[in-house]
Amino acid sequence: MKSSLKQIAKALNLSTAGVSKALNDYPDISLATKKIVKSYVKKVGYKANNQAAYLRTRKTRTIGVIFPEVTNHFFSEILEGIMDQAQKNNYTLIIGHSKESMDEEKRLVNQFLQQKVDGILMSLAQNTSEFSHLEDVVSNETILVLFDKIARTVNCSKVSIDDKKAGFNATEHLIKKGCSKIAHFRGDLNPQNSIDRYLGYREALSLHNINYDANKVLISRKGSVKEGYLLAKKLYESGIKIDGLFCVTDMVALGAIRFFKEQKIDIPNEICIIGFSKTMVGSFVNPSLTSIDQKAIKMGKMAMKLFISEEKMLRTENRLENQYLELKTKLIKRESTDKIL
Amino acid sequence: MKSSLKQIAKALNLSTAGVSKALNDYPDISLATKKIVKSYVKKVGYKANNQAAYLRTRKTRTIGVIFPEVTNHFFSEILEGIMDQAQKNNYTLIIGHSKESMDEEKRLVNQFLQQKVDGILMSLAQNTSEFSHLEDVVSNETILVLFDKIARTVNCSKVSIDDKKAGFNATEHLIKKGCSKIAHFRGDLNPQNSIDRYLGYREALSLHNINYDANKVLISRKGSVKEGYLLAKKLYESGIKIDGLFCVTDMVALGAIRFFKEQKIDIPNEICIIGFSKTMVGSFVNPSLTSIDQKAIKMGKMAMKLFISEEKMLRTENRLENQYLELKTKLIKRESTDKIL
DNA sequence: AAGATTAACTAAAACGATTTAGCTCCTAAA
DNA sequence: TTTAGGAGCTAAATCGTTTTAGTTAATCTT
Repeated sequence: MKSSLKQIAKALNLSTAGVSKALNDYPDISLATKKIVKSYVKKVGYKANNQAAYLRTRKTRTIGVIFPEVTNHFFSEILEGIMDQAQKNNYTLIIGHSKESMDEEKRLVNQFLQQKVDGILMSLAQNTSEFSHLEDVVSNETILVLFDKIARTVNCSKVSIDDKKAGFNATEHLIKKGCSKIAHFRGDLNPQNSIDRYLGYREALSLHNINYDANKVLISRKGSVKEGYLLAKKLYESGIKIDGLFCVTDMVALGAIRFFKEQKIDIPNEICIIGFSKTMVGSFVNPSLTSIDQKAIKMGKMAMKLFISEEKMLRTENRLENQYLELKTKLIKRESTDKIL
Repeated sequence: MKSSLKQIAKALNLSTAGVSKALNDYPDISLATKKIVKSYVKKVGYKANNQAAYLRTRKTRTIGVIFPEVTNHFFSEILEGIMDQAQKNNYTLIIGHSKESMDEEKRLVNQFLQQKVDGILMSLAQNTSEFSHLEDVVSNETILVLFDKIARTVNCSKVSIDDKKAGFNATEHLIKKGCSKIAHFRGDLNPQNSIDRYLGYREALSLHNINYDANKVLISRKGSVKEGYLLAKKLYESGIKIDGLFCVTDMVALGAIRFFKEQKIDIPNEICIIGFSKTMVGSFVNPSLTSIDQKAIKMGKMAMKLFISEEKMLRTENRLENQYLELKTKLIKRESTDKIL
């Protein structure tokens, strides 16, 4: 039933070495023998034992992927990008979600290192504030690629979007639509994305000579629809008047839209709203939601490509490049900012 | 830099066996020794080598998961359910997507078997019409659990919803809303879900003495928004009048809604529409979409639980149970069927 | 005090592949 | 007829664990 090279070798009157070489197309095995071995192997349904092979090759052709969460269209698309590339390049993907917890993230990293993955691709949890586990990856000679939620200070490859620029563009779009009292529902304080989008927001205001008002900046910790709703409510009830709103995620924007619609506030004519991520639901909501396309599939693809290029670099030149890729974003204009000027 | 039991043993003046036993809490190692070993191991940052361990234990504590696609909220939620249970039970997940191709599905199964996963959890591709690769899993002594898109004839554990009942309930809901000319945009001909939902549709019609009209049943192969739009258009242009529509997925329903809205047809008052899956976008679209909640997270959780129970059964009694779980669905009433009676 | 028991270890084989070094033939050149 | 060279294999070590079957020394029993 279970088959090994040894058994195949015995059946074919060969050595295990011969069988192994035949299957791996070594040049010192005759074509005739290779054919015999391969057809026999197919016939008996032999399945190679990757675990055993690893012991000598030191390669699992396995990559660990860690997401903060997985029921999120943005991360699903990144996963699709990664998976496509992985399957094309004959890599196996191991996956886990940190549920936005640094401890779980650390546990996963450790687990993956014990699985002897060739590399780890990850997006950091919100509250990841300490990076010893990332250093651990590198010091275990495992290639590390951070995507989306990255840590600038860690020495590894990274892919992200230019969040500051994107935040700038989003805000500037509102300004060009004539908004001057622009609120920002930003993300949590730690994550780099959240910081950068906020900085982009401030930069746009500053460039267009609009005074920054800290009261117009509220923090959404989880980036959920519910939070968006509650923040909108809080802002509204505080009496602060706005005519534009830039939200850190589409979900937050959807929550805000829901609240403003309940209050019979006209979007976009009274308040223009822009989200972030270009989720599918944004195109179906009424009014449809202007957003920033983060090119999620491409980000996944690029993360995997970075890994592959680093792996090659390590194999051929025994060094890493630690590249940092910044992907361009795109403003997707829809009804929620389509104000009549 | 890289550490093994052997090196640790040498450093601590123990045998590798002793170190291994200490780490695995064997009773024949003193508490004092265990403490020394564990603290040393932590100090030098030793990472166990799961691959090597497998060679003796024959357990990878790794499970392969195969989805038809992954950028789909339904599957993301199943994944979340699976992942949660996996992480809680200290299993590692390997993941792949078949992209609705049987060949890719077969390739993945084979790859996972070579990785020596303890089990495979999978949802079949649309065009999977032949199951030799599934038999292969079983004959390699690997536990197989099918979820969502299952094959009735394969001898393994399964979780799905009762699609026929769900299709029945969806259709009956329309009937109770006064609809009598009910169309059905069904899924492709092969998948069991698609067949069962269709059968449920017919059963509801029959029970309520409504004549079945084959012209009102159109096939959506991919279940996409675009297809929904085109099918609605086709039906509309064919001149067939309807007052109710049951769609195989929310996406198809969204496409249909989009078309009917363009035609200024009042939903729900002229046509009631019901989808399937309770995707998030359904709650944001206007009118919000009545749907069937498939309990995706629970399905994932149950798939993993089935695996765990089968694994235990195999370990303790050396046999499998091959259970078949059918989860209850729930009708989520929203605006698209909220007709004034 | 001698034998039995127990606590706490170790030795060594085994898992299934890969790979280096070496061994046979056989052929062709000298 | 040697012999050098190459083609096509094999032997055996090795990777890092686990686990069975001891082994040793200390303790207990009578």
